Amino acid sequence: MLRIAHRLDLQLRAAMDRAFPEQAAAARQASQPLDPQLAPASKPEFGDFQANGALALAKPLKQAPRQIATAIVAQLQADPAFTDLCLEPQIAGPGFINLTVRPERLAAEVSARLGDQRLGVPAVEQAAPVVVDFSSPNIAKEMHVGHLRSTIIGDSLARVLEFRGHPVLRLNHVGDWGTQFGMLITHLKQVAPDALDTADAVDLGDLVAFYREAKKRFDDDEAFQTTSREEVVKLQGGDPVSLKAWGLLCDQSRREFQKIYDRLDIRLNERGESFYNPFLPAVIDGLKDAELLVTDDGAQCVFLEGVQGKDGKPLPVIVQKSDGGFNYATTDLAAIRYRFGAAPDGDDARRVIYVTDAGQANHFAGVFQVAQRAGWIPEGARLEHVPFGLVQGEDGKKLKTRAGDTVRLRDLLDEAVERAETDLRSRLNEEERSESEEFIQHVAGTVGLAAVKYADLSQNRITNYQFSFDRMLALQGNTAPYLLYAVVRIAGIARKGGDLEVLTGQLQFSEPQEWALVRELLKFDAVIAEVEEELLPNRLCSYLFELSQVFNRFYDQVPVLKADAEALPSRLALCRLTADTLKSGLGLLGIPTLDRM
RNA sequence: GGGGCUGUAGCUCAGCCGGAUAGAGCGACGGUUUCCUAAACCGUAGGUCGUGGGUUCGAGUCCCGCCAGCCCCGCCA
Repeated sequence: MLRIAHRLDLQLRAAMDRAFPEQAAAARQASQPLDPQLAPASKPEFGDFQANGALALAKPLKQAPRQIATAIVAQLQADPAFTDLCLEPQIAGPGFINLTVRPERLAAEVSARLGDQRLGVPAVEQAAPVVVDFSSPNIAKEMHVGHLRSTIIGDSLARVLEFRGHPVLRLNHVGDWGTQFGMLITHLKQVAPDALDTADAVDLGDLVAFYREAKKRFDDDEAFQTTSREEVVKLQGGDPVSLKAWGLLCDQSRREFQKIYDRLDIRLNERGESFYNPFLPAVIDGLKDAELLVTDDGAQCVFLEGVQGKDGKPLPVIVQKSDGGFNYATTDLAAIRYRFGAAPDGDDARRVIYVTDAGQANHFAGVFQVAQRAGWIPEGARLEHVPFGLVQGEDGKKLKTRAGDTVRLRDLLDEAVERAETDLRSRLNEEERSESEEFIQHVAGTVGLAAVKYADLSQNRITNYQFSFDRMLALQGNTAPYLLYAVVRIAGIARKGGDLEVLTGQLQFSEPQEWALVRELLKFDAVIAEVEEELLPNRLCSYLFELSQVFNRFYDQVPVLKADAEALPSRLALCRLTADTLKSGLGLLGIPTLDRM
C-alpha cells in the first residue's frame, strides 16, 4: 500500500493547496508546507487511512477543524484521480478525515502481488553498500548466550536490507587481537606449548579452560600481567612465533563458530580486529592532524565534548595506551575509516550498523563522536549503534546454567530442539499419528531453532529479554510454532487439491474475513520499509503474527476448497499470497518454514 | 557523583510523525469439531500507562523534576 499512500498524500496536499491557497503558499515559504498527516487508519472501521491534518490547522486558520476537513474533502472529491482511488471520505470525531480505498483497487493490488517475488516491496534505486557488524565472538572462547541476540538480530537486519536490494557486508568483527591474546599465549607457553605450534593439539574446550586460567592469573599476578602485555606488543609487532600461535588458535575457534552459523543458517564474513592492525597508526596521525589528540598520564586521548567523568572533567577516549599499545577504541576508529573509505582500502559504505549490547552505548557514542569531529563520517552517511538488552532467565537475572556458569550457545540450541522433539512426539502419540524418524528430526530441528530466533526477534530489542523455553515453544500466542502452523495449514489446502498456482482473472471477495486478509497482506511493503529504517525486527514479527491471526480467522470461518466456483479462485489466491508473505517474512527473520508439522 | 536504558493488565510484552474508547499473548473463566491439521476459532473479566509538574486543540508518546530497577564511567572488548 506504500504506492497508494504516496499517491493519497500528494492528492491531499493538492487538495489543501486548493482549499486554503494563501495559507498553503505562506507555509511553503516558511518551508513548512501544510501536512495532511496521512497515517494508516487506527481501526478497521475507520477505513484504510486517516488524515489528521485538519486538526492542526484549526488555530492558524481560526476555523473549526470539522469545517476545515469539509473544505479539504470537497477539494478531494473534485479530483478524479482521487475518486477513482477512494470511496467518499468520511469526517469523524473532532475532524479526522477517514479514507477507504475502493475494493476493486485493493483486489487489483493483490493481483499485482501474486507471483511477484518482491511482494510489492520496491527495490532501492541507489544501492550503496551497508555494513552490518554483528555476532562478534572472541577467539579462544566458545560462543555463549551473550552472542545470541547480536547474531540473530544482526542476521535478520542484514536479510531485510538485502531484500530491499542493498549490497550488504555482513562483518564478523571477531575478538582476535589484544590483551586477551597476550594472556592466553603467555599461559600456553608455560603449560601447553604444543598448542602454539601444532594444529589442534588441544581441543577448544581445553582452550577455553586455559583461557579462564590465564584470565585468573592476569587478574592476580602482576608479573604475569607484565609478560602478557609484552606478548601483545610482540604480536602487534609481527613476531613470527607469536603470529603462528595466534593463527592456530584462530583457525580452531573459527571452525567451531562455523558449526553454529551453519546450524542457524547465518552467513558472515570474518574480518576480525586484527584486520585493522595496519591502519591503527594512521588513526593516531589523523587525530593528531585534526588537533584532537591530547597526552594524558602517558596515554594518547581524545577528550569528549559534553560527557563528564567522576570529577567533572571531560571523559577521554584512549586511543593509545601508555605502553604504546592500541586498544579497542583505536580499532573501532580504524574500522569506521575503512568502512566509509573508498576502495581498494575501504568498503565505500554509506550506512554502518553495529549490533551490540546496550552496555556498549557509551563506548560507541564516544567513538562516533571522535569520528565525527575528525571528519571521518562522510556527508549523508549513517553510523548507527543498534543496541539490545540482556538475556535474562525467568528469575529476571542474567541467564546462567543451574551450576551458575555461562550458557553455551550450542547447549541452548540443543535444548530447544530436544524440547521441540519431546513436544512433537507426545503430540503424535496423542493424535495417533505415525511419522518417520527423519520427519521428526527435521520438524523438531526447524521448530526448535525457529522458536529461539523468533522469541528473540519478536521483542523490542532495546529491553532486556526474558528467556523461556516454555514460552517460545508454546503452540499458541506470538510464537514461531503458531506462525509455522499457519503456513502448514495453507500447504494442507494445496495438498488436498487446491491449486495455489492457478491464475485467475478478476479477483472477487465478498466476506469480511477476506477483506481483512486482503488489507493485512497489503501492509507488507510498509512494514519492510519501517524495519529498514528503524532496524526493529519485532515490527516484522508483530506483522507476521497479526497476518497469521487474520488468516486463521479466515481459514476457520470461510471455506476454501468447498467454496463456490466463483469464490474458489480468489480464495486460493489469498491463500497463496498469505503463504508467500509468511514464508518471505519468516525468511527475513532467518526462519525456514514447513509443509507439515 | 556523571551518563545511558527501562517502568503500560496477575505474568511476558506491543504501542509507528503526538490523534478517536490504551492493544496483544499467556494465565483465569465460559463456549465452538459430520467440513481444508482444534498446534485453531469465538466470547468474558482484568489499566491511576512509576510519580509530580509543564507544552499542546489533543500526551502512554514531547520537555523538566522526583522515585525504583538494570547497565556503563582511563589505558579489557
